[in-house]
Amino acid sequence: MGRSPCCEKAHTNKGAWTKEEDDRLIAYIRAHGEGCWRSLPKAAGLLRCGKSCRLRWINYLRPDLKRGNFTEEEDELIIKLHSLLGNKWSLIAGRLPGRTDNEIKNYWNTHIRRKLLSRGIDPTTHRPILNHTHNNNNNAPSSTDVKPCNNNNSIPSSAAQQLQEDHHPHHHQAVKTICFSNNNTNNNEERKPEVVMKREEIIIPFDYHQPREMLVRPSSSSSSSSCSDTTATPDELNLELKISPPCNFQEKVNIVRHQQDFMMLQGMPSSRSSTSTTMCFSCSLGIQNGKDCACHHHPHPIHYPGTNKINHGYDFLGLKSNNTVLNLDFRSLEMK
DNA sequence: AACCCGAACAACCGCGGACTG
DNA sequence: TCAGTCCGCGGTTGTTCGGGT
Repeated sequence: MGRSPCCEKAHTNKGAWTKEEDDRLIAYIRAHGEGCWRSLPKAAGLLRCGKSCRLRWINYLRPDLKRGNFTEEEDELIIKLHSLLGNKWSLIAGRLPGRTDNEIKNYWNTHIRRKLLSRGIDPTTHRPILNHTHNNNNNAPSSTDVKPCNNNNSIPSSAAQQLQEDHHPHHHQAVKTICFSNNNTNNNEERKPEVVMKREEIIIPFDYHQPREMLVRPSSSSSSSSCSDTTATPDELNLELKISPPCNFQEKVNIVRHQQDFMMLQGMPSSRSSTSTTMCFSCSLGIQNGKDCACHHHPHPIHYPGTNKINHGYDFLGLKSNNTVLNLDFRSLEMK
């Protein structure tokens, strides 16, 4: 579908903002509030594209921004959230007050990536960088060579894979999903790594109060693809997430332990080694706002302020579910 | 002093979802 | 239902700056 340009490009400034432009933008937004970015530049007397104004305001001029270096706690929180959410910078930023998605994205690319690599962790998959090969194929690439299977919008496979390899037998059945196929039978040609998803579910247990399962399955028609299927490509992956209500208490305890093992494996702080009582995943992420907290052993109804609604379901990162399986699309989350 | 290079970050661009008539 | 529009997101690019040679 075609679209008109967002602004009259011939009459707009580009590049770095001047102090005067900043002042104009601040003054206008103070007087009129945010919004209507398309018409804002003209109304504010700025020769800028509306998108540029929005970006400048959100990433630089907003008064609630926290400038300055990231703390160690923020680093760890970003890493944990990224391992859960992938490159959903706006969602991650929503959990770091005063930080913007652009700032976090830049910080990730310049600092945290290197930090994880120095820890021996693949920043894309959050898995340890191993040198041994997968599958029975001696020519299979090392994990450091693996192209990210979650290039843009899917969550990292790390949690799924880690938990898959964990001792969770009844889940293990469903999770034999990711392998490295060799789609090139010609030994003279360079072999390229490939991640192939089978049409089976990946079940990622979260903490026991929050939704237990994240079911990841490709929705494409490549239903018969398998590890030996040489036709599927990573580009065909279309992962969708589903979350269902929690399991029974003992399972919940196991799940929390698995998460803690997972985090310990990645060098993340975990409560497991120090105490036998469990800290919920929400708290371990620093999300301790009560309704996300799962440190209580039975779910409680959530009342949403300003409404008459009481949700007896489960709330994950601000998402609400009832007793039915919840289809989760991170892009639809309302975070701010 | 001049040049090179990499790190850091601001800003741009294109795409897709939501909304509306 | 569909086309047009707006907004927000995420990837990428451009610019600046500091350190090393």
